[in-house]
Amino acid sequence: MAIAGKETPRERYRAQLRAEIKERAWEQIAVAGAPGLSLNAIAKEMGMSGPALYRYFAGRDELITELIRDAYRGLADTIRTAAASGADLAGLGRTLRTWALDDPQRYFLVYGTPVPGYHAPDNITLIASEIMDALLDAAQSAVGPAATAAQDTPLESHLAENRQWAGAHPASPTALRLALHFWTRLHGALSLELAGHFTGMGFDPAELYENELRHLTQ
Amino acid sequence: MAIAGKETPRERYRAQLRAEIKERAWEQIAVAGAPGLSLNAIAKEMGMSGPALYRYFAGRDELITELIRDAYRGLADTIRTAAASGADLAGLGRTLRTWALDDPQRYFLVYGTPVPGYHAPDNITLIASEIMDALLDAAQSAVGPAATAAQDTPLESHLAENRQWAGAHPASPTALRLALHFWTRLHGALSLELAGHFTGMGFDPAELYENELRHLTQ
DNA sequence: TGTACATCAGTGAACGCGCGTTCACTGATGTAC
DNA sequence: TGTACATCAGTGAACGCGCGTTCACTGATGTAC
Repeated sequence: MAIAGKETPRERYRAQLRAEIKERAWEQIAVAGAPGLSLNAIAKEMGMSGPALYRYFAGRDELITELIRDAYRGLADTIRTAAASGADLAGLGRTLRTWALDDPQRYFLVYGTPVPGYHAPDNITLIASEIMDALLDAAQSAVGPAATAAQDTPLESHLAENRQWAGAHPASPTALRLALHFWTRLHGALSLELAGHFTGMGFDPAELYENELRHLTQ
Repeated sequence: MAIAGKETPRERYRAQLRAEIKERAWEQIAVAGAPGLSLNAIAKEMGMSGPALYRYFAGRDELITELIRDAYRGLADTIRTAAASGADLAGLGRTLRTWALDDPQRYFLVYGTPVPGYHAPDNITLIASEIMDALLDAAQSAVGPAATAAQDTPLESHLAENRQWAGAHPASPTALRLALHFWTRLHGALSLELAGHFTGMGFDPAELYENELRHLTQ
């Protein structure tokens, strides 16, 4: 039996192979998108037979679910690391864009077109709220503690009364609105850019993005 | 031979069947997304054999391309009709949301995750610029002819110098920025809503959307 | 240290499936004289 | 109006493919005495 905290060689080997399978999976997704992911093709690329992969994943669905979870996890870590080293809201925005451009299909696996049937497992919801927490922190810092009371816009009063998604975070209504705008506006600019809808239009997507970052905090 | 402008019964029948095939295709896409679209399954649902469909479409790719084109065409017509009956920029925004909610998968076929290999044919670009034209008209109306000269923000001066995408449209830099924001911000809010990322968060997506509409023209 | 056993990685054959697509053919519908 | 021909819709069989997944099995690696 393995001593707690120490990996046996077999466990290390297992972990390595699981990691390699995922890497190949990402390569496939980059080429043909998530629908083009195939266990048999991964096995062939690794010089193994198809059924061998069933030692490492229960099936295609489990693999794809884990890829999504890893992508989410990676984004959350990236955001939190940036926040921990002092990035403000605009800084987090740039971090997000860098992460997205680094692997567009990974971004789309998280925020892209959903497969009608598929429902994400619970732990993904947890990671999502982790990200949201970091955004709320940064949003609150941007707003400052001063304007906590004033709720001028209709959206802010609506959010003040419907703040389940913020959990226990003590963000002011303005901060709630800012975090939401961060998410939706940056996703809008980013996903259209990544999907290629701006190509041939002649302007620089980075300029648009920076403009959104600037106007978040106004 | 058919007399120009008059359809023979056979031509009418052909057109009808093509339309029915597309309808069934949309039903399938609604159930399993675009990757789940299958010619054989459509044929079976229509009580025909698979190869029969090849009388009407050269293959799966042609069908899917035509669906995308139809979706784009429909959106452009919807937007233009709304504009023609006097809708302002916010009105066009609401029209867009209604159209998207009416069939989320149709929206995603146009603006969703791209398949890495696929490239849209030229006529789609034409439709896209038709939509952009309507947006620029509405944006210019919202801005008014007054502030045509002033370019205060960095984004506006960038757009003033990179306006290929506006074609010959005489929109002011501010109008260019407005049209772009319309597109990216509304797409951001809308696509996250349609993808289900707001479910369980507790706030009303319509409130967020209306807020964006309000702040477009500020 | 050496032997006996358990664990586990990976193979190869097989199943059943649905896919897109081609091809030769039948039968109905329309056209021309 | 009636006959001869051309057009075209749809069928059924077939091809080749790749998919996910199962199963019984081999051979190597680790474990216990």
